[in-house]
Amino acid sequence: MPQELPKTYDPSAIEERWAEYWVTEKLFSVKTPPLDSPDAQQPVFTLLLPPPNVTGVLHMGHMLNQTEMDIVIRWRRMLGYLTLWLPGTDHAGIATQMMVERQLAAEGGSRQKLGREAFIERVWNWKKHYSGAIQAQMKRLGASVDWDREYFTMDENLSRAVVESFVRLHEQGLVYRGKYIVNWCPRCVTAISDLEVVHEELPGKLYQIRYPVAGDESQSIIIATTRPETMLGDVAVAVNPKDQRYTHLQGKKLRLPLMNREIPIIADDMADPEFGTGAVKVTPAHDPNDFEMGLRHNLPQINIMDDQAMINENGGPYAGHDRYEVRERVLRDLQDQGLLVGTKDHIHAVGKCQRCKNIVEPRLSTQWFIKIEPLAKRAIEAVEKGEIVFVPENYAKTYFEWMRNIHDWCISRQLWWGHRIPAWHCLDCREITVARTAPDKCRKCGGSKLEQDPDVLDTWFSSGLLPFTGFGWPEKTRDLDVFYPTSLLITGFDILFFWVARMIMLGCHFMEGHPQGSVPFKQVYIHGLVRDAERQKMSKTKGNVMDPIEVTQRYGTDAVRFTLAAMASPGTDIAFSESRTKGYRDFANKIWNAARFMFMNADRAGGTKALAHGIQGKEMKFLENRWILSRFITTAALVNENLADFRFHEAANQIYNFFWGEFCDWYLEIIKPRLAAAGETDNSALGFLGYVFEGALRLLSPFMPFITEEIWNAMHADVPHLKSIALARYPGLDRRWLDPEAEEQMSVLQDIIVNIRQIRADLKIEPRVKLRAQLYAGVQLRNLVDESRSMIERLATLEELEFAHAPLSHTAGLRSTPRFEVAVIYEKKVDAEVERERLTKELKKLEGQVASAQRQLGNEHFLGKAPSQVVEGLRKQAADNELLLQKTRAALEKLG
RNA sequence: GGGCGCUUAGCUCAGUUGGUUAGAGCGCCUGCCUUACAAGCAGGAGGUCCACAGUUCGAGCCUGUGAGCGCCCA
Repeated sequence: MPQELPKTYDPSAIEERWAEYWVTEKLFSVKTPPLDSPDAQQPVFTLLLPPPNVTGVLHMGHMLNQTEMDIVIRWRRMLGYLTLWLPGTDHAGIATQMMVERQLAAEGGSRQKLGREAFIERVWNWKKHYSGAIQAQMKRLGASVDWDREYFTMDENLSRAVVESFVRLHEQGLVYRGKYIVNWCPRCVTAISDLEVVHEELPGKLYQIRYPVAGDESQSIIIATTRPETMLGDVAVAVNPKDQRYTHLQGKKLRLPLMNREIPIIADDMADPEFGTGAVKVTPAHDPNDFEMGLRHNLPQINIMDDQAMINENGGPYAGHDRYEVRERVLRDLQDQGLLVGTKDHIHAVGKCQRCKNIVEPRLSTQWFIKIEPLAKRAIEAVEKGEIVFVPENYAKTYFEWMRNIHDWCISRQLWWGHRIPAWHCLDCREITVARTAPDKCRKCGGSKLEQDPDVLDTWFSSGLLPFTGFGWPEKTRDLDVFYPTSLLITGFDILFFWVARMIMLGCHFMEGHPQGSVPFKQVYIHGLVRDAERQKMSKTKGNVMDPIEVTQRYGTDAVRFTLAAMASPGTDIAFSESRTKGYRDFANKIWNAARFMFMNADRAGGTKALAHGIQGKEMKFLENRWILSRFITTAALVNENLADFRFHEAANQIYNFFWGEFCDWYLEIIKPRLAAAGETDNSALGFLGYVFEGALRLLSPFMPFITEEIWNAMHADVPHLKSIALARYPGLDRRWLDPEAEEQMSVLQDIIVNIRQIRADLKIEPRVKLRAQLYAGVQLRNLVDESRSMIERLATLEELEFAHAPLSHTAGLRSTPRFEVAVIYEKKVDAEVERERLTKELKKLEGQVASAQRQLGNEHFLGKAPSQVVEGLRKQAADNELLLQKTRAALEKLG
């Protein structure tokens, strides 16, 4: 069957077709091998997709993440591993709820008006829409995941596992409930964890307020605060016990302005004599440090705000107003009473809600926590002992730093969308029963009026369990035996603590005793951020976000994937530039046209079957064949090494240089005459070409799965073949084909050709004009040139290449190298000035090099200490350069 | 305040353990519509590797100091 590929590569025409084919053929679905099956012996490679949030569609960061994972998993699959890439999406409690609330607000509604059940229904609809969109995008990107195993974090089985793990942690005393200061977002009306607060340095004010001594208003203490409104909840003023300024006041009471309440002066080390006046107000219900101090001194906790940061009845006259409005009023009132002593500009860190950017309020409230220390201890050990390896390894430091300074994790959220906490409150005796299923009576008083805790769990709690719940935990499944621990996690550093650290803690805890180890993954590869071409972070507000699907439609998925891979150097962010993508689209086009060229020749010489004939012995007598095979195998070996180290950019560049710079630029050009001469009776050249081309396609396939699939299938149209190139074997180091001698010989021939081309360009000789050239070289090289004469003549556009028997002495059009001299015979007058300039420049360079080499070679220490290999290399180079130097000088003299 | 990282060609970036003449893509210049490819071919220009000091026979790479930029944590 003739293969007629369109002249220009059009990715849209092929990509959608293959994307669909891979899914419908279930090429990447994995059946868990039963215990005694032969497949159970296969090495296993498992990846867990960091589940995208169902808050929206995928962005470039997701595409980078998935491209890297897909390259790795396709590579492993082709290496013969039993590979499983588990896909899924995350319900992203707070974020998704916020999106739907916004939607409701736009319609003039609210979740309160809708009620809990109807609201959740509404979020499910949102989820269906976006998880579908994400799925469609992933398919379009060619992610070779197992769609049959796709999960959603709120699926029934996963939800059951979440309940199970919560109950177990509770039983083990690792989950507790209590009243503490938490970070509270008044917009989301929920507690959030330390990690969900982003600190921002903002210019603010430091207010100095006078608190008079009760009963003796001639004396007072001045305190400083950035949040004056919280004074409504003050219960004390603290000074450092060693602070002499206040010794005489210790034990006395102050009159709290505005509230006219008496509060004690307490001595506590927390008060820093260096900061402000050395006296600090104490507000236990609204500040974590004050909370601790309050406990130490047995102080009351006065909560002055409601859940939306409005001042409550404890704020006296200020009740019913917003915190910032009250701040202004408090300041005004203090001013009126002459108690506002000073106002200073002050830069301070303000905590904002990661999701909605509202200013977070530290607030006293009752929440569920995980006692984190025992989990963290084991998680630290797992990395210390090398059970888990970070790449780049530096991230281990960051990980340790965080893990060693960890605080208990607040896991309850006052949200509606998420896994509801499996705890039931008795309305009679207030006892709380934590259970796997709803109890029918209170375990303490036996009462039957029970209500489930209204709160849901932090989203990261459920996603932290995925490495094992994704395989059926808490059941003892065959999947867990085979696929746990996962082999590798590829993710961004932004969720190192949120997700990676928590998976490690929870995995080590719940999977303790697992035969293959308890850790959830053995390696973590952390990639950078995708920024725009100007290195700016992509953000909606800046308007520089790039839609992966849109770029993909313009340049093709393969080109975008290759761009990401080629720029993905470990530890560096990617400045995504479209010009690069355009360049890799051109690369795809190059491959496309090389394929067209191959098919064109095949059609003429008996069809594509010839391409599958493999290597026939007589082909190995051609230097270019031995050379290209050796280059191919060397490239393949390097690509494998680089992929093992996550050096995607190196791997991609290796392939690019081989395919374009060696295979297309040289190999195809060299074999053109033999291909033209090929016919049905002798198509061994085609067979060889097909062999190399097919191997190169396999090498490239993980990076550019679409175009390689298209061409590979076209090549095999007339022979039995696998369902996909993705199931073929990945090329590796095959030492049989390594041929250093052929590489060396080809490199001299290339050098001769390039030198002649340079002369032609220097002399501005018409490209089409065939010249005569002379070569002066040793006998070995002459023999080599004799065998490859026609190739040189064709690629350098020569009429004839003849040997000279003495060194060449042309005034122009001469090039010298350590191995040969070459010159063209050219009648036209040459521009002596230009030639002199070139030679002078050359001379200067050589003089510098010779001088530096002589300096080194004259140094006894160098000769004594440097490895002989280096010394010898330098000697040879020095000798070569000296010879060239003489020649260049001579040539210059001749020019006059 | 604590920790981490970056600075290499006009731009965006590679450069794994110190070793002979520091690379790529894009951009730029010159010439070519050479029957696979103008999304192409051939040739070319362009770098005191942030600064200074040190270690070493030898430093883009190691050490120290400084400058500029960025990130994370509190």
